[in-house]
Amino acid sequence: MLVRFGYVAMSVNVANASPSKTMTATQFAKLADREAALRKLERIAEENIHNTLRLLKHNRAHDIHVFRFSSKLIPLLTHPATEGWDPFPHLSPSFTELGDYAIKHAMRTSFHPDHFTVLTTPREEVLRASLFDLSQQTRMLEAMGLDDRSKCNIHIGGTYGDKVTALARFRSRFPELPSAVRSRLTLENDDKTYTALETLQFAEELGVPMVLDLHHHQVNPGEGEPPEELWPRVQRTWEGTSLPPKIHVSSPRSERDIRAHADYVEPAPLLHFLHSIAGFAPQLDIMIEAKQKDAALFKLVDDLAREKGIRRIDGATLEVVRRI
DNA sequence: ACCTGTCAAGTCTGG
DNA sequence: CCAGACTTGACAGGT
Repeated sequence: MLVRFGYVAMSVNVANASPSKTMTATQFAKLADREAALRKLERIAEENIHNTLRLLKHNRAHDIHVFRFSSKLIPLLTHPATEGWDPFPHLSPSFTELGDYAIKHAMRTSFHPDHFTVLTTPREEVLRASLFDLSQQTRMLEAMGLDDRSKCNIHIGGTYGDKVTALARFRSRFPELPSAVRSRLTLENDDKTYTALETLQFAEELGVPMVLDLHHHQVNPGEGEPPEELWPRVQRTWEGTSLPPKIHVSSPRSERDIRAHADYVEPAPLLHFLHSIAGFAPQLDIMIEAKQKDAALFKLVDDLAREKGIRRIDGATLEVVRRI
């Protein structure tokens, strides 16, 4: 089984390369000249996109083929204060350059909208904002020229005291989504509300791929089945996408603070999981969610490469040798 | 140069 | 009905 590793949005190794620079809404409102303020937002966005390209070049130099874009590439993009603003014409060349690079080097990229994107919400205005958020993230991927193998990964959302009704709302909204949004959606189990099994069942029902988060499953295990037991079904949700299945890994920051992400990733639980599923999956992509970002990636790959049954292919790719 | 409180957004809990 | 926690990188305003 070939395993590729990726990380989220920013690097601790590349200096001054934030892809999430912003302007607060308060500052935006203070500027008397709205047009000038919007031009300033566009300049910040351009810088964020440029820094993201620098990160992709860093990734290429280190064999990293999996990457999640910052969801804050364009500051205040979906804020009410900027209503009517369309930054895309201005940003089009930058987005194209970024997307071209990702395509040329066969990088798997994605977005992960913030937890304010909730398709289970009973509130009309929250739903509207969520749909707008998804459409804008989709639009960014389109501006980069990336096809629907670049996904927008979200959680199912809240329960509002009634999971069945909440899921019913999501279910009824799903067919109404623009197909460009729908075809990029993936669902991830969360750390409090929807367990891996519940997310899997719902993903199967909707026919969308599921991203299995091992850390979330550890802190929100539901019936408590080991992740490898769910794996054959999770993997099946990726059939027909021409993408390897993707999982998220991270480790608890501490015993007291079990949900928060630690600086680095403990190799042992992941190693166990990888050996358990190596017979099922020819390929797997792993998104590392750790405070130390790409430094955590390099450390984890190094740690795993020392283990029995693991062979290093390059700086960010391992082969898990199937044990017979 | 460095420090600290604050920041657009939602949901849940508890008062 | 409202306040606070959750979580997070970066701003804003200060020294």
